[in-house]
Amino acid sequence: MERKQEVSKAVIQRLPRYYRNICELKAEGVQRISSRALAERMGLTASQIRQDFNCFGGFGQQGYGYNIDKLMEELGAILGLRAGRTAILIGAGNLGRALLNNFDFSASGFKLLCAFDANPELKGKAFGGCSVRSSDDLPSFIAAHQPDVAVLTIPRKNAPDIARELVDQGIRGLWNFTGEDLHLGGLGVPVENVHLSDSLMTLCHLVSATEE
Amino acid sequence: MERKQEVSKAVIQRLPRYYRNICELKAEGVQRISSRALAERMGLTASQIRQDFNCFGGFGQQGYGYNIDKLMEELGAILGLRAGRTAILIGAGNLGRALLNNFDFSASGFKLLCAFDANPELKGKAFGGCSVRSSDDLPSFIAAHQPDVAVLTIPRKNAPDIARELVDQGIRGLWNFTGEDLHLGGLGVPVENVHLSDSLMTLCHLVSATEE
DNA sequence: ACTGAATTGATATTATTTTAACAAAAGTTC
DNA sequence: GAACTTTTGTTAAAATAATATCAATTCAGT
Repeated sequence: MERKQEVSKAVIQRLPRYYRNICELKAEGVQRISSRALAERMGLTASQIRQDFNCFGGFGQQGYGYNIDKLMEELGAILGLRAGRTAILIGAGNLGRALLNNFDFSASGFKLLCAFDANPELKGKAFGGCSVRSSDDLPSFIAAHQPDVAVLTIPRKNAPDIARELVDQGIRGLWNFTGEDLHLGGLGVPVENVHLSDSLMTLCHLVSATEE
Repeated sequence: MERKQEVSKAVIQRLPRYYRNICELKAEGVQRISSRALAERMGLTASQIRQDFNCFGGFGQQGYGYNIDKLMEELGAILGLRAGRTAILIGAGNLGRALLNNFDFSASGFKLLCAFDANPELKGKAFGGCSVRSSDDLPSFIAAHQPDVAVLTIPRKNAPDIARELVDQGIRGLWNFTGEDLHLGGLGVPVENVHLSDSLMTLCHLVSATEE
């Protein structure tokens, strides 16, 4: 997948939403769609959609539009959803278990191998079809299975140290729920820092703004 | 709080992160900070920070920097965290309960009044200090207490209808976890659509991108 | 009080992102 | 199969956002 110019971050962040909408359209039985129709559905401009898709080489057809199957295939490939990535989850507390029980990792391109927790009471239990192992086994597990990314649902104060260890052991990406902003881009390890509170604060602001 | 020009969405979305970092600095006992030091800490440019803050009228002091207490106060006010907003949660299934048990609503400016669920078995139970009521009581509760926002943790297929009802009854903002993208801006009701999967797909892409 | 260092707020510049415009290509209809 | 419509991919323009610059102001040290 060669690129003339580095694709901007803004475009990358729109890709999951495109993918989601295309999946929905497929589920609805739609076989093709024009940039205009998709724009209307998603609340964007047709221009933006065409330009976004063209960052990766045009996969539409003039006078016809975009074929849903092809679009889904291409977007999935760009997102790397077909790469068979694997993940482990570190910290099976409330938050970790909530993810295990509720979140469909496979829909985002990951197979969740197993979870780890320091609490011996959790050892051997399973949540959402994922079993919990002792943290002691973590290094050997990583060495043996080489998971791509780690989901961090540990207490915040441990985040920097654990993150560093994981990266040293070969983890190549972090989905970080600890509240601590981690930046390991310098090490070539992408991190997605999740802050639900940011979203709610934004909503708080927007609600206040509607009063003016 | 008057604004010469409408503040851009990009700035608004940075505010929660600023607020978070300022809170951390306060907790660390820091009393003042320069735009340069804050920029270094947050991985931004000093210019951007000064310009962002100046959208709301300068609250720094030349030659001194920004006073942490004042900054926290101002950012909190802009975000509306001091407005005493109230929230209700609709749908006390797995996801709803995970939020009730784990998420600190008050840190984002909301007092969570109670939760609602159609399942009679949940009626009267409490999670994270929040009790569950019957969905039948929802209209009268909203009329009586006039909560500002609703947290949607119901099944996706019900989202559009329920959202519409809530708005009709006076709800002024939605924190939407249903997976369905809701757009009620036309009705003057802001919505934050939360899609955890987007974040994980982005990570998947970034991990793939590091291989090239 | 005076000098020098530090820092903001404002303005100017640059870069990025979004939108618009349109020729070229494909589909559709008669 | 010819005329017309639709729609993309591409290029150009406009709008937006980020960065750099610098005068004005404040602080700190002497």
